[in-house]
Amino acid sequence: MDRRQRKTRESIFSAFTELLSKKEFNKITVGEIIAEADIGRATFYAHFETKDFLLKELCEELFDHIFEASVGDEDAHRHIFDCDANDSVFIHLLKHLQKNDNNILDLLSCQNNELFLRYFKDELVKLIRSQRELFEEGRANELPEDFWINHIATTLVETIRWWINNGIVESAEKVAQYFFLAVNKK
Amino acid sequence: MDRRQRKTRESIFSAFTELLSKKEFNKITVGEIIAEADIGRATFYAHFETKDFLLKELCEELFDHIFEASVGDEDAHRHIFDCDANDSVFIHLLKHLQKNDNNILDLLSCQNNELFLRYFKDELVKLIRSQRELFEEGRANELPEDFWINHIATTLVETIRWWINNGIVESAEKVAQYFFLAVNKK
DNA sequence: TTCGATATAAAACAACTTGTTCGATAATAT
DNA sequence: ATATTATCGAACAAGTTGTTTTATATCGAA
Repeated sequence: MDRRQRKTRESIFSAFTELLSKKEFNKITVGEIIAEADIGRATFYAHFETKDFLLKELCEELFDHIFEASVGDEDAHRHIFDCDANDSVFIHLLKHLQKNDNNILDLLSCQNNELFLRYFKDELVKLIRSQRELFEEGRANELPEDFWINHIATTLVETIRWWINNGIVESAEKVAQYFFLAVNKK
Repeated sequence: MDRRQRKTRESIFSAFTELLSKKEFNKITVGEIIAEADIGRATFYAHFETKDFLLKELCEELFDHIFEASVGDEDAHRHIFDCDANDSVFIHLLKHLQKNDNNILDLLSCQNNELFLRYFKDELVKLIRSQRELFEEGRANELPEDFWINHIATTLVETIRWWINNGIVESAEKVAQYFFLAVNKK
């Protein structure tokens, strides 16, 4: 990719992230983005069809990175819900968040966090569905499978939301423990 | 309240609800609302400062109604999380939803359902917090109270979301059972 | 029923936003 | 060095927002 394109794209993401931390998504205008990114109007539209596509691509950039890093190791992700494994993918994912790569923490804690948490949850559901056999044992017999999968994903997302909103004071291991307790995997 | 005002307000809510079922909130224009409601532009702004306030008031109208009906009875809401009580407030609330007053089901299942579920959850958190002692027993000692309260509320909301998205085929009692199983109150 | 108060209609309005187009310029890759 | 391509800057039409004004119709109270 052309160096100019890379720089422009990065400027836009950076400006957009900055604006998202201060202002509601729907209230942010393309005019503000290009002013903050210091680029021309036509240039913005050469990169992104609309503001919504920009958001989508930002989400993909952020989470694909995290999910890749979390489940890249074939051996690791069979321990996702194994509470005793210190190197479980879940703890790994939490530690990844803790490092705040790409300022992802800012985005997950700002007033627009619903936008990102929704995307995050959708990715999680896919991941969990592909690994369904791993946590079959924790599920009560009466519970439908899709109900259970959604419950696991939601609880994980909400655990992370709680963690971040509380200032990330607990260790990743401690938070993982909360999560396992909540989903009844004592 | 003036009869004219009541009729106008009702037209706006009705038109807005209709539009929400077909189109994303942010993409709906005031022009569309007043066209559907068949009222003048100035009239709309005499009733609602902005589209966001309209949404807020619609949420209040919908949920205040439900929560009032659900917790109005002082005796009932001490059984919220008592799985064996057939007349628990929770089941009562589910049955209330099932009746689809004010087309609330349409709003909770349309593409804008996040908007309403968020509001619904906030109300639930308040309710649960005010009744915290009632489900203290189900909580693992290690779990922080606010974490637990959020978990209960989220699980309830997600249970309802799942129920609605599945076409509300299960009975309210059955769904309540799923909820109790999920939050570990066997 | 009458009458003053008030809600609505209709239209016009400025300010702003969106997405596109254009020609000129500058950076890039080879 | 050159052909390619990204960016700029400006202008543009189309659409949206929220306000204002005047005239009309409806309301509630006496």
